Amino acid sequence: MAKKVASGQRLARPSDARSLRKRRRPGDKRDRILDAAVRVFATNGFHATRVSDVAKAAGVADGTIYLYFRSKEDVLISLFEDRVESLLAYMKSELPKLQTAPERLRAVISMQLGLLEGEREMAEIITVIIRQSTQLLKELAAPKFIAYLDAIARIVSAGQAAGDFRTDISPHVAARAIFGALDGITITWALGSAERGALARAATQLADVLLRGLAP
Amino acid sequence: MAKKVASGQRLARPSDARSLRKRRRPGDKRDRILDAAVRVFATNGFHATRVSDVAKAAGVADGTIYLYFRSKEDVLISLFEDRVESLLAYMKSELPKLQTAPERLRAVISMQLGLLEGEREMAEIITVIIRQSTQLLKELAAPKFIAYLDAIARIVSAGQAAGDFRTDISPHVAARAIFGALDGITITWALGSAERGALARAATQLADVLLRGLAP
Amino acid sequence: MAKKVASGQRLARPSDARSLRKRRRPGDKRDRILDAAVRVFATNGFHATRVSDVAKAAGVADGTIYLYFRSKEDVLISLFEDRVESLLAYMKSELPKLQTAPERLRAVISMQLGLLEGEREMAEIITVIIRQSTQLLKELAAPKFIAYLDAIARIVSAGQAAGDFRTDISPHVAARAIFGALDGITITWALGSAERGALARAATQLADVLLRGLAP
Amino acid sequence: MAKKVASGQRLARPSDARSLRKRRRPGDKRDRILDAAVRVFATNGFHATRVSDVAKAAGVADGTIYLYFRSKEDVLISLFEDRVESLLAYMKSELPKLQTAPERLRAVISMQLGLLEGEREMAEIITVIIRQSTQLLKELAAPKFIAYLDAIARIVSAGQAAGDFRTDISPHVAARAIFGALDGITITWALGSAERGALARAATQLADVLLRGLAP
DNA sequence: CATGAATGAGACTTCATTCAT
DNA sequence: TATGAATGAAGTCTCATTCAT
Repeated sequence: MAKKVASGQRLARPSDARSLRKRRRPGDKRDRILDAAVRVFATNGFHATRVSDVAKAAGVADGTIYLYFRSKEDVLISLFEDRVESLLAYMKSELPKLQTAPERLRAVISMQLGLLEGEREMAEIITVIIRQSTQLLKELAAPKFIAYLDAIARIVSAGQAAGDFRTDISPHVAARAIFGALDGITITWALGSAERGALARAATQLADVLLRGLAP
Repeated sequence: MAKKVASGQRLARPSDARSLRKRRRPGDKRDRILDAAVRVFATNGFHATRVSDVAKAAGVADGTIYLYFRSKEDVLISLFEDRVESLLAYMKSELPKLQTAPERLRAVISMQLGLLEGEREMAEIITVIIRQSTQLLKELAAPKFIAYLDAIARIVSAGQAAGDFRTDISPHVAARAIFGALDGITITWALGSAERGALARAATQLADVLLRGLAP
Repeated sequence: MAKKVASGQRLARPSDARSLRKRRRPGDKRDRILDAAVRVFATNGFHATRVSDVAKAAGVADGTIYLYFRSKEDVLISLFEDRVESLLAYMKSELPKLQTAPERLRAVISMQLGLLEGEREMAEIITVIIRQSTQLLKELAAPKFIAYLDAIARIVSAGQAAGDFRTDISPHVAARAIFGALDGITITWALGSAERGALARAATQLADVLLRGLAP
Repeated sequence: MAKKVASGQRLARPSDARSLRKRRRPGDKRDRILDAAVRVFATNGFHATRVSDVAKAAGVADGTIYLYFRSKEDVLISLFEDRVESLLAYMKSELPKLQTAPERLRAVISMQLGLLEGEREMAEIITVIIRQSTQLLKELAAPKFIAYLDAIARIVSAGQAAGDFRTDISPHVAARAIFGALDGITITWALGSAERGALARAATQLADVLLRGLAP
């Protein structure tokens, strides 16, 4: 038996050094698996997806997945961490270039919807994950999510200090409402009813409503 | 998963015919099961919940559940239909009593958050369900959800016609944003970070922002 | 997922109260499984035996095994505990009826070989188990085994005190040698080369050698 | 289990042809692998040991093992054959130097226990292997084992012919009892309860008992 | 109607073995 | 020869569903 679970640290990637060389795709096999996972998880949902579905979509054998991830759930977690991480990184590098809080808020709105428009599947996954209830997921996903909300809350807070936003609104409530509004727009879109480009228009309208609503 | 009987129509509800009889609750077994299901689904998530968990929580035998529902998924669907149905019914009967669109919108906001505050568990389920992705669920849940959004959109639309709301915003976008904002506030609360009563304050603030944002 | 392992205590047996009633065998289903397990484990070895083999041999479905045992290993452990327990019980009730240590030693020899002759398969399992190396098994099996050896050692010790056995031999060494000698005879027999009745003759010869060897 | 190639003959040993070359040990890779295998098999048991564990312990790549052995089981078999072979060879060369059967029997006893004391791990493996039950192993291991027992039986038989041993005991039964007694002492020791040097004392005592028991 | 023991399909995961480098 | 990433067969175990009582 000896289920020697090498628990603790993330799995090492076999041969980090020989990167892109062979067939099919430029990316590493780990990335191929993650890319495939986004697709199938989004299409069928996490629970309805079998590991073998991910493997097939990635063009690898079932067992290969376990060379890069500890479990099916670990694939989902990695997905979440990778993507939200990059969203946060993007915010950290781009937002400071803008001067005022309203400008930044508009940017966040476009960004979140833009991310989703580009990766509708990832969008579904991100918003679903934080509602999935295994304790493990909650523990891992929640902090990232909170970090994202806090980043928005800080923009609101800064705007209030600069006199750009009314001060009778809690920055945290505002942040959640903003995130939720974006998410609400996304989800209906993800459910299938919206045509291409609709998100961009929605983003503008939403920004208009929120900024006017937040004006002092 | 085992033995998915591809049967067809909804089951008749044995409870319809001989209402309240036993002890415990006014409703009959079917209701006991649904009540139990809300609790355990919300606590553990749909997939992590076993039929036997629901049975135990409802105080019935595993097999009994199959006298009232065709499958575990059917329990979830019934739950969703019953509750959203009653929410829609409530909207249909109460909103007309209010005169203006802004008033009605405030009412919807309080109602949605109020529903959630009263039934946090049901709240989690409703928002999670529409993101659970078996095709069956999507097909069944989406229409109800859309109906709810449409009800909100009609309020916005009426408000625009009455000159209470700006007209450069799509009622549908507005509806989705409103729903999402509410949901966004709810979910953080559901994730555990907010104290009791916070939802009420958040509702007021949110209504302020949205109404001012939507003002002509 | 929710692998709710009800760890800790032994599993309850479904409906202890309705014992023997229906088809196939008098014994309980748990016993049917244990009986089948002895056979297939002995024939194929523990690791080479699939749970489904045990199930098939017991005439139950695979899943049924998990209603009575926590795992495949738990079946083996239960087997071991049940049988050695009964051997120890037998010793405790029968040996006191004999007067002298030599008589008792002869009885033990006949008993151990008799048990094996009657249950060749169980014999293989008992002797194999204490050499299998999962920590769990060692921890569970060793104490029972030691208890058995100690029972033999006490006979030797008593014999020395009564002047029936030489005193320059450690009772514990003697016990182990006696057990081993019996086991050695058994194993060759189990390997297939001995005809029926050979064990009885071997028992007599062995007793002769050992008793003379141990004489003062 | 995967991919059991039903191939036929033993592999040639690459090491035969170009003996010691690299660092670490006098023997070549094949021997390094066998040495490593003794250690890990004894520590974790055969089934709980992964080929990669053996590889890691031997300091070679997983695939390398298959250059020297046809399968994991073949490693075990080779181990067994090598070691028992050398034990038999030792008996064949050393025993004839002794004059009487009793002397030889004492030598065998010391030898078997001595072998074990020197290589406790190998001891565990030898005694466990003959009880592991894949048919293949039984077929391969049993003959060697029988050969060893026969060698002991011949000593007894010769002793009977020379008038050193009583003749009412079957030499084969005696051989098995002797082997088993030794094994019984070893196993308790292997289970961890005895201190160093205990085996030597046990050997003397055992020899005393057996020789007196076998005396005419 | 109710029960709950039994069923068995199917999921996740492991790991012996292969083979391109 | 040596490597070790990749493979995929197969096993253990879970749990939705059934059905005899």
